[in-house]
Amino acid sequence: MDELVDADEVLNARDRGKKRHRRQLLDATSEAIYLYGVRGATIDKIHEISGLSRGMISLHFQSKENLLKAVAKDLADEYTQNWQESVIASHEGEPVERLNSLIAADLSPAVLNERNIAIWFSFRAEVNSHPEYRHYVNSRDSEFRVALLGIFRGLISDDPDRDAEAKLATNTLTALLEGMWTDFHLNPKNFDRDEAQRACLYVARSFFPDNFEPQPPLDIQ
Amino acid sequence: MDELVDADEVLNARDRGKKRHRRQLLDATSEAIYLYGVRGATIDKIHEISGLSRGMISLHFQSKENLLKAVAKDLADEYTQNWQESVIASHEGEPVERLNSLIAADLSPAVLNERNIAIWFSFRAEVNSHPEYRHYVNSRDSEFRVALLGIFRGLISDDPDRDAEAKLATNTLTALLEGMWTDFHLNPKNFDRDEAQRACLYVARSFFPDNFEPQPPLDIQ
DNA sequence: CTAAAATGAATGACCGTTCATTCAAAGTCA
DNA sequence: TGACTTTGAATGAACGGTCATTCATTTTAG
Repeated sequence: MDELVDADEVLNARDRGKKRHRRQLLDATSEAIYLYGVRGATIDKIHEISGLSRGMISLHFQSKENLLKAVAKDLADEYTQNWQESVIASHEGEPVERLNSLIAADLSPAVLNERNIAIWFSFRAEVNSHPEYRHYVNSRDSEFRVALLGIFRGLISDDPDRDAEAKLATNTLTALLEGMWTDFHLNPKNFDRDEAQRACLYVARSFFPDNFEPQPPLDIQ
Repeated sequence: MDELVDADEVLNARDRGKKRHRRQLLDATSEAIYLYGVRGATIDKIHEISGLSRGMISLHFQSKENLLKAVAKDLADEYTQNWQESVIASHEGEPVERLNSLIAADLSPAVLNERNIAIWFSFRAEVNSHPEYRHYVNSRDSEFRVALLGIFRGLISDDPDRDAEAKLATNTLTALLEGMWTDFHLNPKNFDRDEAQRACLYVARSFFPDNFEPQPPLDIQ
């Protein structure tokens, strides 16, 4: 995750403290963005939430802009790690099982929670004025898409004549998942993870009706 | 649209000027948010873009926060007007035609353009810290959803036993459209409106395969 | 003892808001 | 209609507060 310091055990007390403070700053900044918006996430607020001195931000990140960029990277890394773990866990399974697992990862509270989503939206809001954020928050750039496409190609047994279908299904499902995130962000109390999961799987199935096991009827409560 | 002044012709020169300046401030603020983010959309920048004096913001909106709120309302009103016009234009048609028209409205450049979407995202980013924005940017609160549900209920001939299906389809299609907006925001250059429209219609169809005309094969370029 | 980490008061830039002043249009009356 | 008064829109310099950053000093681990 962190290129500079990989393993805690090789670090002395001083470096462990430094690493811990770095993390505290990242977490406090996330919290400040969640609570007060990017506009309200001032050095003073971060200092207040973290309990660390005001000067420590410059010490660790040189500037506040650098800190914000590090928060974006941290968020993106956390997201990637989450879905990749699900890919590893299900990599022996059938495409349908892997698909189910990947969608579940994307809707999991580990990544889809109020604080994280507020921060995604904060950075996404500024991709035009701060191009350096774009790469971290762009689902098209994400390897997630590639993983999804791989599953769909598996569903059609890599038939090159149907590759366009796999790509369209990938685009559609990515968009649907993005929309679920938006719905969660705006209506966290009403959001139903299970319904979202079922809807995504249902849509994925509808693209490849012959390649799934016989389609069960829409399971509605 | 504006509760205070309805028709230009009843206004004198002074009030027309006032109305024009109000609009200039809203537009300049949108532009500033698009170019510099909410953080960078300062009074100075708005003054610079609009060519109007710094003091005019307080004069028209009392405070900058009020101005931002007015921009959010303006955006929401513009959005609502756009899809409602499409509903009026197609209200005599079959459900499928109305659905097609409603989706097209949601993907139309009139609302789905880089500046507008950047502003949607900016306000959505702050719904936790600025609850007053939520109502304007929440698709669940929107009458759009109600219109969509009405169309789906038409597709199932208002069969009460299938109402849950209509609701699920409404939620799914709303999410899909939200996701299309996100994709457009992050990748405006690669975004394909026609593909998005086809994907949405395809998903809608897949919920009610028997209620559409015989399903054509996925039309892929 | 040395060197790096941590501190936080000081600094200057920039923020939104205020308000005394200017200016032009609307209203009034002969 | 033309001269004068009233009204309120518009201005922008000035103000106090807040921002991110700096750096001389203190603390602490090696």
